Amino acid sequence: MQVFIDRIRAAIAAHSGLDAAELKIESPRDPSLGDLAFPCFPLAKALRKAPPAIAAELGEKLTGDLEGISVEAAGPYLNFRIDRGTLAAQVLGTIQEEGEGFGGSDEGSGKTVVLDFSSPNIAKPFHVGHLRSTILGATIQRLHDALGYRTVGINHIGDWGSQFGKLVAAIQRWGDEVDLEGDPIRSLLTLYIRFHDEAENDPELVEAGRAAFRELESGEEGEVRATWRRLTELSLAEFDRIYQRLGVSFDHVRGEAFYEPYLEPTIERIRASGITEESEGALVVRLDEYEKGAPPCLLRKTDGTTLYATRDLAAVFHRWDEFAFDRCLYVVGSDQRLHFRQLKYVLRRMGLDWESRVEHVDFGMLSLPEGKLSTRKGQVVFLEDLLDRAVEQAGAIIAEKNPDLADPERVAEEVGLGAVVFHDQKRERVKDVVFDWDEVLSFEGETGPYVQYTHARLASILRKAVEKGLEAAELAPESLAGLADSGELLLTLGRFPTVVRSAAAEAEPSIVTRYVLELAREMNSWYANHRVLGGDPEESRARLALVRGAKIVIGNGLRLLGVAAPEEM
RNA sequence: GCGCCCGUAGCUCAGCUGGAUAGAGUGUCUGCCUCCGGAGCAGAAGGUCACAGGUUCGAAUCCUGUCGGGCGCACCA
Repeated sequence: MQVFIDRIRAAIAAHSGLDAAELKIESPRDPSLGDLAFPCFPLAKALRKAPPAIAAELGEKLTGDLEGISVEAAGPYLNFRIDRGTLAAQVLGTIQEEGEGFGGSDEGSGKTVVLDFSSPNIAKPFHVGHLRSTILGATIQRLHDALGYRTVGINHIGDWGSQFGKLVAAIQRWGDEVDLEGDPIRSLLTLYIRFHDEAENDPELVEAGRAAFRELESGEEGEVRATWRRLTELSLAEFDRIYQRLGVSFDHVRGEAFYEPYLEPTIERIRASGITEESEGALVVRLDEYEKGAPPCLLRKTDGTTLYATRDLAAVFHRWDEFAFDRCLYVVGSDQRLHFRQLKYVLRRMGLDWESRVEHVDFGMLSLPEGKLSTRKGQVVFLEDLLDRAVEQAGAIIAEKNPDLADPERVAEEVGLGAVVFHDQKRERVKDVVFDWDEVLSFEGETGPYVQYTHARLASILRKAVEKGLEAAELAPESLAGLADSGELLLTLGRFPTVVRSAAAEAEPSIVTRYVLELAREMNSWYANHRVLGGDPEESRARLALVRGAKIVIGNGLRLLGVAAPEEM
């Protein structure tokens, strides 16, 4: 697709003297007008002529310049139509050649992207609120992988901070009353809630919590540290089960505690740059020169212990020192926008030019119809419950619609998880979400299973073609002329690499989701109106080539999103 | 109070970073299984792009203000 755009740009540039790279080529609103369009408005000022006149003149000059592309002026627009055989051969040829790699490129080779995502807190249940960071982060990593970047996915586990002092204190007091080994997450949650309830009227308990965190941070290898270690191990084992099911993995699992040895050097590094000051007994960096009313960044509390921001600063320095990244993406909820702005301001005040490479890939907050998520109030949906229900429902539909399916359990897992994972990437990241069971568990319309179904049907057609001994046509313009009425679909297929590129650049998986939905919709409509097998053999072979290409692209899109592309369902 | 984000069909969302007549899904209504898989296809209906100004050849898109919603605002993470 890009080759046609490049050729058009070059031709226009040759006749207008404009820079080819700056020419905006777009799609006409009405596909019957053409495949690509160039609006002539931007030329009007330079040439001191009316856009329609420019279009007409330019159209005249371009005619004949572009082999396989016809030109037509329509008002102020110049519309281009690519010969269908040429288009089909180019698009399907590229797909066939690149296969699972189609959509990717090597534009990122030599560049490194660090991604911080998922990052759940130890001792808390993994619920639907944690799903977005995990899924979005994993997809953004795959998008960059596809573009040839070296990627480093880091799970920045929340395993440090004063809440662990509280937890340790609670375990010391009531640890015998719960089944810590048997049901760790639930037990820890019970203890955490109890701590907060009782701490309100028990200053001694509060102090015990503080003391425990001080001991933890002191590095002393005592009982507190041993307890904290055990907590971490128990929680990680639970998280791993979920990651495995979702097919998510990390290059590094580094809790906040990992950066513990770097805390003091980090504080020194910032202090050495001369931007720190004492304020009310705490060590802070003022940031209001960048933003009116921006609160200062606290590096050290009055009691000498560090904060979240200190640890994140230590982490970002460590990552820079280790990876010298070109991008460092934090896939973290929008409730932490201020935190990341502060983080970047500190780097900016230190005069570090790589500050702009650090990006907060924020996403909207999830709530339930009855209000905010609250583990303590029981207002949560546990992720495993959601996944189980989705899979169960997929299983029920399979039993009804396709009882002879070979491996129904596996496919139910693929489709059920597909629905959940796809749904979480459907809208723009920034949008807040109200969790709705019916919406997530829907398998019709703009859903993962709809796209998977399209893929499975294309696979089915290809299987049947093999049975009949039909082969796809040679990918040459002459043999693909039968696809003359399938231009829109070919254009959509050809657009995929652009989709992948902008989804990665904007760290926006929904661009891929929307694309894959559009392609599935067009494909469904197409094969409802175009019989692939059983007609004229030449036509069948050409259409088979299109089916093969579409199946590859849909499969690639789904895989980028972390959704399985079943051959049958 | 201050800051950031969001506001498009009844509902959930797109709208290609300023271009041609604002599009999907869902819900409602209507058709389509002697035909490659009906988790599907085709059609009808549904709009003051929150509101008011501004910028220019042109604004859902950019700027300002108002209203509504979300999130955040020094010793939590």
